Parts: sequence; structure tokens; C-alpha cells
Amino acid sequence: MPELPEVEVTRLSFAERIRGARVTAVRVGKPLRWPLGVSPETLVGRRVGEVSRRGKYLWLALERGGLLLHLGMSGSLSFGPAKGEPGPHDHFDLVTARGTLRLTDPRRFGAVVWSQAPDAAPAATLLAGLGLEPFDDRFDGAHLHAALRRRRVAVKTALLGGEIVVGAGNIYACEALFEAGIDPRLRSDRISRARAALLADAVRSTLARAVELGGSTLRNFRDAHGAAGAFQLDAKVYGRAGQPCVRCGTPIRRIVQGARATFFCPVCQRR
DNA sequence: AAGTGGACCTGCTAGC
DNA sequence: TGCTAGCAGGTCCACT
Repeated sequence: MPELPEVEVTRLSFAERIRGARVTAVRVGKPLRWPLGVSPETLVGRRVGEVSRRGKYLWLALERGGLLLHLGMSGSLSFGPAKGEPGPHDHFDLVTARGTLRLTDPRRFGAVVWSQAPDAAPAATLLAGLGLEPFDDRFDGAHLHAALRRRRVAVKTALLGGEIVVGAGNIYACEALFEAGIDPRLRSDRISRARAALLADAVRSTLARAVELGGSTLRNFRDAHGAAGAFQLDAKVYGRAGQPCVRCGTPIRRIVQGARATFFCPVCQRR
């Protein structure tokens, strides 16, 4: 579910409200992808600081450390007063006087990991190797072109990998390639400088627009207020196999790349 | 070394 | 209607 826009929309929906709150209790449910790495009781009494984002990870600062959060494929966070009994998919509660931050994640690919600092283990290990933020000034056509030339994978695979630029998951990688008119099967080292520049712009604009629209709600994404996103109403290719291309009417194709579905228009997107 | 495919876990949907 | 196979937004790891 959660690609960069969903994670950012989630962050914006609770960061200001939780800042300054003191932790009064912590509850953990079933194991997530990685262990919390600290006994939950030791978090009680600490004050919440800034909530920041790196790629699809959130860093929730607490005194003398913080929590690195990831929503995996099916995770979502809610923050509000008076939570009831945890459901079967509620695997982490950070209780404060202002409300409870709750991670709900049916598939449990998500994670909540304690670290003394974002650049200390284990957070640093998880964040190592992440590419540039898409809205970083350094992420431009020249950078993308140079990075793509160093690899020999399909350009879609390179975008998804996150080692060049973070944030575009399966939906937004497909959408950005459509916007740039590039065939997802194009080998990364064959892309021209001009088309790399188009793609960099497309990645940025696709992600920015999705953030503005409140993220995608494929199954049931909600921000921490419980509001649904609207981007799926706007998807041009993702999940539209067999339906006519919005630009030329040709049926959208679905192929598999690296065990992930890819959607594209065989006419509008060229190698 | 880089590229590829499997693994993690659960729920939903399409199809028989 | 009921069962089952297939599929899902991410990322790490083992293997070639």
C-alpha cells in the first residue's frame, strides 16, 4: 500500500498533534518484520519530538532515541483519543495523554524499531543504501541519467529499487513511466539524457500530486485521521489492464517484471 | 558484483 | 453458495 505519498500524508496527519506528548504506555501485538529492540516499558515517560520521513520510513523522535516505523505492504497508522480494544491486526500502540498512535498491519510486513538515533544501528542499517529524496534539489535529470547508466536492469526495476531515488513504489513507478512516455522494459543504461530528465520530472510530479490528493486508497488506506485518499481515481495505467489508454485508447498491458506487475500503454510508452 | 527470484503473512476477489 | 488459486502498495536475503 504505502508508497512515499501515503507515508507523507500519514506523517502530516499526526506529526503536529503528537509532538510534545509524553508516552504513558506501550502495547505490542504480534511480531512485525523486525523486533522492537527495546523493552516497551523503557519508552514510558519519554516525550515525543519531531516526526520525519526518509523514503517510506518514518522517524518518530523520542527523548534519547526514537522509533523507525515502516508500513510494509498493508500497514496504516491512526492517531486519536481513546482507542478501544486492539483488533487482531493492531500490533503496536504508543499511548499518550493526547491520544494513541496505533499501527494496524494485517500482513505484518511493517516494522517498529527502536534506535538511539536515525544514524545509529539498527536504523542506520535499514536506511543505508537509500537513494535521493525525489524532492531533493540534487535529484534531477543529470543525476538520474548518470545513475541509470550504471545499471543494466529494466528502468522500472531501477525506479522500484530505491537505490537511485526513493518513494516510487509499484503504483507510482508505473504512473511516472506513463507520464514520461517511457516503456518500463527499457534497459536503464540505454535511456537518453533527455528522457532521463523527463522521467525525473515525472517521478517528482507524480509523487507530489499524489501527496496533494491525499495518497492512494487501493484497498483501504487511511491517514491517521481516518481520511481516504483519492489518487486511485487518477491512475492512468496502474490496475487498468485491458482498459483503454486515456491518451490513445490502446488497451493497457499488464506484464510481470521482477515478480511485480507492471502496467503500461504499448503505444504511448516507447523503448 | 549485479541481477533474479523466493520469502515473509494475511485477506480479498475472481473463477469454477 | 462455497471452495480455491492467485494476487496485493515493500524489502531483505540467498543464489547464480
